Formats: sequence, structure tokens, C-alpha cells
Amino acid sequence: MGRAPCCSKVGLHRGPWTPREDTLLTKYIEAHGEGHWRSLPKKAGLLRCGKSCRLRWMNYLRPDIKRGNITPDEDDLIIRLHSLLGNRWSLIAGRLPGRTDNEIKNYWNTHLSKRLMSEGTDPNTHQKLSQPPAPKENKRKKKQNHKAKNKNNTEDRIVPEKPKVHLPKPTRVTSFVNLPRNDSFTTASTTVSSSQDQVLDHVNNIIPWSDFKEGGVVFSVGDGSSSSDFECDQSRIILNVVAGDDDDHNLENIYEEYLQALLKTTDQDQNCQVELDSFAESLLI
DNA sequence: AATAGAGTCAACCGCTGGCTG
DNA sequence: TCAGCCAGCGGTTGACTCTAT
Repeated sequence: MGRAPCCSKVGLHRGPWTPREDTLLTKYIEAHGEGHWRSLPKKAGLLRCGKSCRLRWMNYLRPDIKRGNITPDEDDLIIRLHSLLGNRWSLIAGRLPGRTDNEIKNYWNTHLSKRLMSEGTDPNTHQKLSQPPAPKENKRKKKQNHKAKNKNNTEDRIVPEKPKVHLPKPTRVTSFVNLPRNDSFTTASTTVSSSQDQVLDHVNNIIPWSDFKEGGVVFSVGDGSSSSDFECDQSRIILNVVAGDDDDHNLENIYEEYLQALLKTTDQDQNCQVELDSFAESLLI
């Protein structure tokens, strides 16, 4: 069993934040900076748990948070990033200045996944659905399904096929070498972690080294007329995949470079997009 | 105008992984 | 090496608002 909820202490406030609490939290962080969430509430004079304070600050009070509707550009970017990163909302949010992971997660669940479904695309895999989306249900029927969400009705509940994505975070390639806690990766780990040679073989198989220029190590994508180049370093990737621990940020840099290249591409660069995607997947696997 | 279903989103929960002693 | 602590993440919940009947 997990540890007791951090907010279970008697006397701590829960639920919506009051303006007074917001002010206290904001003033404290402005004076002392973020961090030390555990001790922050006491010092700030708040009857909240640290977790709650952190969440409130990160998702609502932070001064750099962008208010207002998500623009079509952001919309498009979220979809593209989701196709690459899956449900790693914090990573996606990191590419959208001023947007929070919670906001993007909510937006995805309430808008984008439905939109993709209606366009005949599986929001989980981003593949075209073989069958067109079912016609809109009668509202009365919908209501019954919605009600089935209620805990009391879990017996009758029709659980939609929603495969869970348990990919390791892109910067944590150590999953190849060190067994992850996540059970869903047991298979992958046992197949590639038995020796570093095997890992190396695996890397050589998934990364198209022939596309890297000798020395200059420029990974070229596209058809020449509309290609995007981004620099990469075979040895750095190998090092990170094999050794794993200290230099994770190098891979992060590589990944960052990849994303920059991705963001530069336009919708006309379909070939380019496909190659970028496959490269990203190879880094993520 | 009343009611109930549907949609939205802030907040909570439980888990993971990094860090430290 | 291990256990405990902590921050951060993604999934889920539920209160509130909107909309259709």
C-alpha cells in the first residue's frame, strides 16, 4: 500500500484555494523562491500540504503562465508532440511556454482527443482508424455512459480500450541498462539489458548511422529541396545509451536539437516529418 | 422555467525515480 | 547497498458551468 495521502493531516485545508491563500503563497514565493515545498506551507502560514502549494503555484499562480485559449498553432504543436512523446504532459508543456502540464492534459482529454477521433485518427497511436468513427450517440444514450463513470456503477461500466503508454522518459535511457521499476518494461529490458554489446547492437539497429556525415555528424532529413539538418553525435548517443547515468542531459540536448528541427519543419515537409518521427521513436524506445 | 446531461478544469491521489545519509 | 524523504508526474475525481430538452 502506498503511503498515506500528504493532505490527510487533520486541520489542513483542501479543495479550492481562497484569494487569501493565493496571496500568502505568492508573497512567500516572491520573497523566498520556489522549492522546499514540504516546509513551505508552515513558513508561509498556510494550512495546506506542500504538494497542494506546489500544484497551486505551478498551475495557477506562477507569473509566467499564459492565460486564454489555446491557439491553433499550439493546438497543432500539442498534437505533433503527443504523437512523439505520448502522455508525457510535462515534456509537452515544456515546449509550450506559459502552458502547464495540467492545462495541456485537460485540453487534450476534453478537446484534442475527441477532435482526432472525429477526424478518424486514434488519439493514442495517431494512426488512421480502420473504421470511421461511430456516429454521434443519441444524447440520452450518452448520458447513460457518462453516468457509468460513477463509482457506484463500476460493475456495468464499459471500459474503453485505452492502452497505457509506459515508455521511459527520453532523458532516462538508463532504463535500457538498469531494470526499471515499471513492470510493463520487463520484456524490453530483459531483451536488451543482458550485456552492453547487445545494447550497442540494438542502438546500431535503430539509428541510421549511414545518414550521419562522418565527423560533421549532420543528420539530414527531407528530400534535399526541403530538408532540415540537425547536428547529432553518434558517440554521444552511444555513450548515453550504454553508460546511462551521468550524461543524461547530453541525450536531452540531442533530443532538444531534434525538437528544434521538428519545430522548424513545415506541414509540406511530409517526408521530413516521417523521418524525424522515426528518429525520435528510436531515441525513445 | 426547471431539470438533467454534458463539458470543463482545478485539485487530489498514488506512484516513480532521484537524492542523501 | 539500502531505506527514507522529497519533488514531480500522470491519471482520476468532483464541483461547477453550460446547454439541450
